[in-house]
Amino acid sequence: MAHDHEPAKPHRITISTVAAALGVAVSTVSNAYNRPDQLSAELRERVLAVATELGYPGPNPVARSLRQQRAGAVGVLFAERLPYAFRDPAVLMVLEGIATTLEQAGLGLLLVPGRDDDTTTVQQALVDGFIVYSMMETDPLVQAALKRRLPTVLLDQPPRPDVPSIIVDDEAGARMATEHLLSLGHRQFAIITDRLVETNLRPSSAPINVHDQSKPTFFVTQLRLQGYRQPLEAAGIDWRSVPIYDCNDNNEADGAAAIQILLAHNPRPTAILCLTDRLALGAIAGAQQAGYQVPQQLSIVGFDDIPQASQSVPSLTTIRQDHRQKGLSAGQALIELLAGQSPTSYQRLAVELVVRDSTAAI
Amino acid sequence: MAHDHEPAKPHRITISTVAAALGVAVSTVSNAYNRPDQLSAELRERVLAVATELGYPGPNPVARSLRQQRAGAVGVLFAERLPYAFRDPAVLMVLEGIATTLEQAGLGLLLVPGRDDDTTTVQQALVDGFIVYSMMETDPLVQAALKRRLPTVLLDQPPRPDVPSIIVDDEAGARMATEHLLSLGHRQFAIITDRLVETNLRPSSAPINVHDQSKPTFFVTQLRLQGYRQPLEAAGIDWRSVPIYDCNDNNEADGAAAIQILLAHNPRPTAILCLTDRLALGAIAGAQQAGYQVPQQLSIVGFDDIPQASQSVPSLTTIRQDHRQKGLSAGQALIELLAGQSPTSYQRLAVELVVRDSTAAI
DNA sequence: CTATACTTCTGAATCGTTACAGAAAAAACG
DNA sequence: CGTTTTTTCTGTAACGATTCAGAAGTATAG
Repeated sequence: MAHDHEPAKPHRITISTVAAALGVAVSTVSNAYNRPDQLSAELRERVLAVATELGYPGPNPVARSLRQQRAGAVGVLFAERLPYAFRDPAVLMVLEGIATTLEQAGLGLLLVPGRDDDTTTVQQALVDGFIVYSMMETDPLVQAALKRRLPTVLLDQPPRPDVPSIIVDDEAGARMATEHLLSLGHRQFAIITDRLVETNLRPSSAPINVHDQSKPTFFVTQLRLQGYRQPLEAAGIDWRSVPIYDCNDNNEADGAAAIQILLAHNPRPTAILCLTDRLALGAIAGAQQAGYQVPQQLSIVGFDDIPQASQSVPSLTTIRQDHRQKGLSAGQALIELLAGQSPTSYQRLAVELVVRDSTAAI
Repeated sequence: MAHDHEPAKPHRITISTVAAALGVAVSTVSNAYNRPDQLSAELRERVLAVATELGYPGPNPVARSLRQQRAGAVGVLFAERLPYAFRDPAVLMVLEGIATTLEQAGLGLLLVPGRDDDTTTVQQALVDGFIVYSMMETDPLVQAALKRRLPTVLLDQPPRPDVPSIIVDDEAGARMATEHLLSLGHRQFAIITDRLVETNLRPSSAPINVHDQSKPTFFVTQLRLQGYRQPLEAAGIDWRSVPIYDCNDNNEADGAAAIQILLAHNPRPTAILCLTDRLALGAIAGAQQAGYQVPQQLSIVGFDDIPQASQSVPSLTTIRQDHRQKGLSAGQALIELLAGQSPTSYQRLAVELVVRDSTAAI
């Protein structure tokens, strides 16, 4: 045997290769791996020995999954190109929460790539369920995921019947931010958002009026804008007069660029509501660069309370939400769903105003 | 019993349910989904219509995977508990690089959870290949992954024959850091590392001498320590006299704690070599807190050049490596492997000394 | 009108397991 | 020593698709 010429059998080694080599039934080999109590220890060892000798890589997980009707992984759908997920601090905290619960349940976390024209990746993802996180409701990937009819949890998405949703009280948060600024005496507001209008539809880089568009946008964006609007109008400020600058992307550089334009606006705003902390941190930097004092001349409020918010100079007044908890709740809900239980179909997480040094009385 | 009406059979809807409903062959239904050119447009539409009417979720991906012998996803194995991966800036850049290449190839990224005693998650992961990143070589998860005999790429791991490896020239980087400090005239060195000794084996929290252990540790840890040692010995400094503080974890708090102990050491070190930027940033903060001036009284060098390194005060002198490129290369190599090509079996990425403000002449 | 070439559709084999009912062998029992 | 129980092992039917050779039917050509 040792001197045999390698016939280089390109044939695949499966459970039945091993069974044949030993002259036992395939079910015996299967049992050797999965039910040690179903065969004698002696035979089991022989099976395992022959298996390694033949280079058998162990039971094929795909075949096992087919038979057992479970994939052992959960798919996460996310609005952005995959790599972006690893760059945004808020997103990362959410993913961390999701990962924590999944790990405890022994489930893998599959990040599904999304070229939005092509839904095959979603259709073919080997998962037991989905967490759909902050996608445009109209995104074909969302439709594709729902069509799979797998246990699914929506996170930062417009709720749908029959699908558990976890959302944050973004609207209340935005109200709190606005009321805070109003209470400081501000009357001239401006807003920095991102991707209010899809990039390819965007008319120009100038601030746009929110009324000019009712295109699809992100759910949380809608909620936050609505939360800004209400107290402003209650304070007698014309919503249509509030300039809104729509960035291409959620990052500091875009926030810095936005503030330049808004500071040139007449009347010059004294209070800036930013839809995210990253935009707000960029706005602070941009304003300072342009020679403005924050908060003496300009108050800026963010949203999310990412770790960097407390590090900046001045530190950022913002709305705190528990990102990690958001992920934990989503993961938990999905795990319950997978276990055949029915989790609360709608969870709303609270937010909190964190007053720091980027806001001051006018 | 009398009025026991049959509730609609909760029977699963498969391709053959649809075929039966239409009175066509299953292969026809399959073709309707996968080979539109193989049947008339009219029939195809009828198939699809009936399918949605029956609530058919589309071809089962697991069955398809079994037949087609591909999972459409790549597994990433990482040393830490899953959630940690989302917290470490350096790791995130690597993951971003990996995700970028995988997305382009339309592959999913499966984060495999690792309870180290239990390898079933690795054995059962539905993937076409693995990227093994910065794991202890002795970790059973690594063994389990290799046993799968899938295309695999090693990243920051000791190279193995027949498995493409991508590593960073950590040793050279550590040498550069050390030589930089030596050239500034430093003679009293100390080192801050983490997890040199497994947590449960750790004797105490006091600095330990590296000679006292030859336990398994991380590959890059070994390389970096070796890189520190060589120039020190060349400069006539007794390696055994260099205190090494071994933290429980790679984070700022542990770095800050470590520096307190080291500053109490006699003779007091003037130059601190940190195995990571996070430890170094913690060390700077800790030293300042204890009333020491960095770099006037104490020079500190990090490793990795994470984004935060340039933001700290003083900014951190460190060794830069291209984390994103590391991920890109690993992803690329794996994709080539999956395509049946054979990528270069060994890639070593260069590093670079970045001198900032945390180091000065003694 | 026959021969040839397309279209359109079908049937059976295959992917690699696990689950389950039951056969064979061994052990325990009265 | 026959009978029952327990331990081991086996054979086969799912699991849900895709693939591919070829059957029927239809159009094109000669």
